[in-house]
Amino acid sequence: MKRWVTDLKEFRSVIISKRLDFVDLVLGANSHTLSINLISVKVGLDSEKQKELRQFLRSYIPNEKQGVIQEHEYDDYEDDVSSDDELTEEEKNREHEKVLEDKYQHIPDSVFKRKFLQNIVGNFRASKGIPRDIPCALERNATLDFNLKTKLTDQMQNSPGYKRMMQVRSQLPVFESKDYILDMIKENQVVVISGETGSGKTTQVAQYILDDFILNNRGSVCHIVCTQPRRISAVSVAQRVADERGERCGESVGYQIRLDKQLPRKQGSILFCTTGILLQWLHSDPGLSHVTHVLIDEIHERNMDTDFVMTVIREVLPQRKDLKVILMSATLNAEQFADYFYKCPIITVPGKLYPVEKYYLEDIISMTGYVKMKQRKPRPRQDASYNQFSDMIVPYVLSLRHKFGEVVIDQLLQPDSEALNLELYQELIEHICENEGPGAILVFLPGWDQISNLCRMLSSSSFFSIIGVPKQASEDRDELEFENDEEAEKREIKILTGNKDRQFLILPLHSKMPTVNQSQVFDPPPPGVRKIIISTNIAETSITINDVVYIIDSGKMKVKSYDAEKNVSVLQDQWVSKANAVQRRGRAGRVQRGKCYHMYTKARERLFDDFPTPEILRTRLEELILTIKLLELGKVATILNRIMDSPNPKTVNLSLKLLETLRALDGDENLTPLGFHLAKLPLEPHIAKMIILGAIFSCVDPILSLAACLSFKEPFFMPLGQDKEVMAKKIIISKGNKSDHLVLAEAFRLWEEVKNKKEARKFCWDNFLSMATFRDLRKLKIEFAEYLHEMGFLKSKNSKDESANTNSKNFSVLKAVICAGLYPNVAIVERVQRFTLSGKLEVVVRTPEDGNVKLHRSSINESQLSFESPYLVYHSKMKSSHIFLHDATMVSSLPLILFSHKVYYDPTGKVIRVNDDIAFHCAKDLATLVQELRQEVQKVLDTLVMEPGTVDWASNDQKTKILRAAAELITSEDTTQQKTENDVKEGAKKRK
DNA sequence: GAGCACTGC
Repeated sequence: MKRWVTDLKEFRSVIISKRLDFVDLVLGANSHTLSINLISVKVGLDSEKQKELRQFLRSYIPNEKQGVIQEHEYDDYEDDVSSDDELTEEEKNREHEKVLEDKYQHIPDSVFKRKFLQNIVGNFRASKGIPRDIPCALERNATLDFNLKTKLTDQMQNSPGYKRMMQVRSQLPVFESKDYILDMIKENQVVVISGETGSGKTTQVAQYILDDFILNNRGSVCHIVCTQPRRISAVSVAQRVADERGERCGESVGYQIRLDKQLPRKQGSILFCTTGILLQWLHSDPGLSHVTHVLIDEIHERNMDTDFVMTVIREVLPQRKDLKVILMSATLNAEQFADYFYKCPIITVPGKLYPVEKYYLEDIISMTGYVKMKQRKPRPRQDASYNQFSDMIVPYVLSLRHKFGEVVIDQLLQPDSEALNLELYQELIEHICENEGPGAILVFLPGWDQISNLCRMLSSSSFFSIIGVPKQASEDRDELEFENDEEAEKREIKILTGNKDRQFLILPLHSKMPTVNQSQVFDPPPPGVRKIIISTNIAETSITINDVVYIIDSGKMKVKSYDAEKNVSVLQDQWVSKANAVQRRGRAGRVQRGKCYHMYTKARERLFDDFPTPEILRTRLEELILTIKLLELGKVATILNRIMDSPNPKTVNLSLKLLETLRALDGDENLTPLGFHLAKLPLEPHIAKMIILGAIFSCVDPILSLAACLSFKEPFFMPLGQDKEVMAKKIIISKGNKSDHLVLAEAFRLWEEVKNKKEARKFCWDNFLSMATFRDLRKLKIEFAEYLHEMGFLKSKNSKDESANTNSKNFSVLKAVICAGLYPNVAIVERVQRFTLSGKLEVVVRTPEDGNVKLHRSSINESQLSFESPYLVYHSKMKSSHIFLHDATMVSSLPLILFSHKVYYDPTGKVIRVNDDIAFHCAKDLATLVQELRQEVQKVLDTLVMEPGTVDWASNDQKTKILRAAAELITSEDTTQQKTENDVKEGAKKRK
């Protein structure tokens, strides 16, 4: 990249706009050219002037960056600005860059401004396809090479433990391909390794590479990063590999996941991390310069992270010719990934599992002799799913006539034969218990409903009857000394039995149930007791239960997708993919032979997709777009088109539009200063905005509590069949605020008050809260506070610092900040109506975009009798059987007026309008005043975002005065605070 | 009139 500048002033502006994090100053031998980061400048200055220039450069670069200035003579720096065209293009670029810079001319110079400008100019340049050459940062170190080799060869020859491990390792199927794999990696920049569970690829391949480097005296120039989609696998694989090498994590093997790391040495090592961590590194090291090999595992899962990392890495490859990439996938469709990397080679390794016998619905109906009670025949629906049944399933069933009796065929021919029928599950479980050997049974069902129903059915069946509670305790229970056994029993999972010789432990497993962390699930049951685990997809990958021998696979799972036409998220049951079915089957046969019962016909399985729909096609894209912008990858559409499966352009446009509405992007897709902040925070943009406002409005701690809950998970458990009790506790914690968000913030505050005391456990137990979740959430809060501190919005890293919490006890201000973050997610309460039959009350709510929606049962507002203000802001809206708002906070008018995206006065109706659906009666004079206040507040917020700083709530400067005035008005206007004692009681009564 | 898949920074 060359450009010619002769005048010192212009030279200065060129430099200011450049990425000064990596300054590479090249002084041409003829003393006429200077090159800064590949931009050559023909200075035509004498040596004295050049010296001046260099001094200027140094003075401009922030102190901490001085170390990276490299200044060297370049003896053959030719003028290769060849054609006039290129020059013009460059000039055009320069002009455009200047436009970008001028736009923010009014902001005073600061580190933030420079970084921000650097980013948007970089984005612009990337969209022009301007490459950067990135060298590997690892330097050869002969001493280290020698030491590594000595240690390894010594271990190989002398350590009995290592030899024993080697014996085990050499039994893995991948071992036979070791040399071939190493050769292929040497010859190719990208290789796909495909193999099923048990092949050993995840634990072995990285070690083969490292050992090969070490044995060739090149250990110091090898640093392998292996990404895993889940935290648990990153840590457990690292520990396993360290074990195999006779070490602990932190030497040649380490891991890094969010909030936890055990890093290995920088050279001659393997790091296992989550894919998200690798993405974070790309922010500061876009060429992964400290890495020599990237292994991306489980790419067949098609997570957004792995898909996106593959895209970015494919862009990086031409700039990092020495970087090796190894993609690891399940066998089906490995070609798809190889094709994506320009037809790179595929190495296939076999898997190793104990055999798992497969049964399908036809076998199961036959073996159980199950006959469904004849109901009124449902009228066959003439839809796609029915057509599929009659076209594909019926012919298959008819072909089975020679094999199965008429009764079985008749069952299978009913159009709803493959519908989820829990009676059949019960029959099958009883059949297994009566006819098969010992071993745990794992049942995969799509969701809460089916799990709780099956548990209830089994509990009330005569085959299983309750005898008592198990001895093992839950993680939370463990820490609790029980005073009241009856209370304990109510929440525990029951052991069930038919007679004294046969006992059963029935365990529901769902991320929101308290069983997830229980040792009961993982440990072998007491002798004579059979475990029956009834689970969601969580047991497919995240939770591994070793003693499972029997799998019952419904073939269904809940899938969240995004309907771009209706602009709403959808959660619905779907048939699983072939890959899911294989994975579920593989959950048996880990330690011994197993059996898998698929509750669908064999013909149905042939209709399954090979893989789940890639996440990127099922989700909104705001966060991804911000990441693309932060990574300076250029135009969003261009990059998204290069992803293996490009998202729907309509989704892209809706996401871009929302980001513009949030004022995170300008009309040209450039990040705004606010967008730049939001992109750096590991949060959805709405919540990221909320925590920045929390800092500015001095109520950071409760807002961080809320942000952690919304972005990770709520600390409330949902024990089976106790939703009413949970709701009663939530309503007490809400203190009369009609806000699920304040319930979360308050629950957190209450826990933090007692967390180091003895009563913490009792507090959690009494309120259906999880200590384990709280501990994770607290780490998240600490991380958020560190980000805010680093960005300049907090004086201290401590979110509890008094100066950042002046308004933390002011619910009105909290709700206003929540409103500001969640806007434009506003719903309007129309009325509370009574159902004539049951007498139950229902809140009728609508949103401008969707029409009527419902409040979800888990919201405390679903049971409210009246609303002082008709406006509810919400975070999550999802369509299942209806469109549900899962959480909601009632807000009064002023927060909406102050923090919505625009307001205007409508003189005909004498209302101040936020949009077509939200308006407040208001005399003109008052409206003018309110609008002025809004303008002032927005101006303060804009300034604070562009020049990040903390607000001293006690000071008397202009900015603070305006914020304080706003907070005072918000508080006095919030009449909703005054009610409530009665409402609370009535609400609780209604629940009962 | 009738319920809440799962990851991750």
